[in-house]
Amino acid sequence: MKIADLEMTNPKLTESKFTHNRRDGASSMDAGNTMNENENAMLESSSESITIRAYGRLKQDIISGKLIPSQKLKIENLRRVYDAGSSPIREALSLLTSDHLVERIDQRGFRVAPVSEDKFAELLKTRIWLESIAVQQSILLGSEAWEEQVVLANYRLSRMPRFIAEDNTVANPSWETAHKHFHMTLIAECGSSIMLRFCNQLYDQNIRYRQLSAKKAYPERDIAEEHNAICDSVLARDSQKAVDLLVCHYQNTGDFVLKQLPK
Amino acid sequence: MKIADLEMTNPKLTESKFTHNRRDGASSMDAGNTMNENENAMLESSSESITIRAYGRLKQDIISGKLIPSQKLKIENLRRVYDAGSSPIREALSLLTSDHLVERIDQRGFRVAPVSEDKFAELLKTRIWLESIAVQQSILLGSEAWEEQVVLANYRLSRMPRFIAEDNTVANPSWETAHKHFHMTLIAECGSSIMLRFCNQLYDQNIRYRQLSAKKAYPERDIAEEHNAICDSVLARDSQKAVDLLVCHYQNTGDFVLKQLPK
DNA sequence: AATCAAAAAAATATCTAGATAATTGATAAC
DNA sequence: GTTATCAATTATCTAGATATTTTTTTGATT
Repeated sequence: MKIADLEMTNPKLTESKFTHNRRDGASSMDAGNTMNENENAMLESSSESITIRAYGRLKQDIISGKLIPSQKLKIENLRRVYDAGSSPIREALSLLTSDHLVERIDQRGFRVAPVSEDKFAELLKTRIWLESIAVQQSILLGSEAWEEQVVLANYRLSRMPRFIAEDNTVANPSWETAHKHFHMTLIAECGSSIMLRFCNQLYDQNIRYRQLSAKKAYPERDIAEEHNAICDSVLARDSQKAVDLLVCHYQNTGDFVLKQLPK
Repeated sequence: MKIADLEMTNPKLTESKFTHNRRDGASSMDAGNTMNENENAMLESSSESITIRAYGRLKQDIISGKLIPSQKLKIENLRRVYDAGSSPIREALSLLTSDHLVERIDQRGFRVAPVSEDKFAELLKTRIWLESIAVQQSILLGSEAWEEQVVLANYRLSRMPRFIAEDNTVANPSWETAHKHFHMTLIAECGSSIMLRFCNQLYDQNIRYRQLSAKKAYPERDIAEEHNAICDSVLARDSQKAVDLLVCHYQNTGDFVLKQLPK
């Protein structure tokens, strides 16, 4: 009987309000992007909550490798470093749990999600399964506007230098962004936001592995050319070829990362 | 520089400890189950945290439909109903966000994830994509022990009455459990725990839709017979047939749910 | 001395209660 | 109507209290 009290007003009535307000906050950048809800909230720049700020910074620090895999995340320390109380920190960590960048163990706190060769192999395999379906569907259903976005994303990526330093050791963060955007655009019109969420999540997990291994120089593969080929096959709506090229692209990078992964 | 202080001890050293303790808590039921981390934590019955207790109860109430879709979840009310402070409640809600049973909007709180025909159609489509791959892989890789588990799960399910009431209106919760277990067993040896996590999540979301629509009597389909057929094709390692039957099974139920779904 | 277990102490996670900040709803002024 | 202002509600946050886990110490036993 208590449940009924939870809200006095009728949900049906509040819904429109809710939706409306949300749009207000989320601004106009929303179209066609692949961010998740928490990343979205981060755009409400005016006054994002401390929780969301901490979430964003923690996420960045985990993906970039600043926070070491398996490292214990003690609330007290995080409070100091990210300048927040324990509630926002815990909440941010809880949210990161969904992204599988943080592990939570009841009564024993949080730690950075551990990495392993096995986990990476599984990640790669699963990404390939999901993105293969997603790109096939996009090719099947994608609009002309989508084709243009693919071309654009590939163009922008191609103009971006892969590394900042001369010796190919320091990755260019803008390249990372553009690269993710290209790959997400490829699958953007697969017709399932759930699928996009999953792929987005797996992509981020993959970046982390790449960062962890990318201390040494990168291979001589012409990655830009691989992107062009993928782009072409997508525009030609050649589903089979696109999948093959994409799988190959991921598999190659994956093999390289696996070799470099510290044991 | 601050980051380096986060932990004094070397992560490498703490890891084994961490893993060890976790196993202690997680008990022996772990083998081959498909629960997620939070569900797992719930098994540590001795002294689960208030957060995890609230998480479990909220999850149940959302899946079962006691908490209405789109309903605003006000912390103050939840505190009273679930008898906890605001921090545990918020944390539980944050965890439910990962399961996509709760939506979070920064500075505006939480609400029960909304439902819609479109969302359901997307859910169904995505489940079919993922489970098709997963069952194929299981058939490819599954051990003999797995075959036996499939048989067992199907047998147990078959002995379970679908409804409690005579008029087929009240679903049997044990049937729900057994049904989920059967379907999760089918894909259990797909070789990707990530995939299992996704499917588990989507399955739970699907139950919610089923609960929301199941107020009226169920169709006369012989669901047990469908399960038998799926089971047989899996044991025969007939991948194509298994996928076809599974897709049909889901599609049929889906169509029915969609028809019943209140607008 | 080395090993183990129990007990105590320290560290840490979790939780509560109340303070602060943001949003929402109502009212007034244009 | 529409916008501005204020009050009420609600979300978020902080600080400190409590509970749990981890580490250290102690003491008994071989």
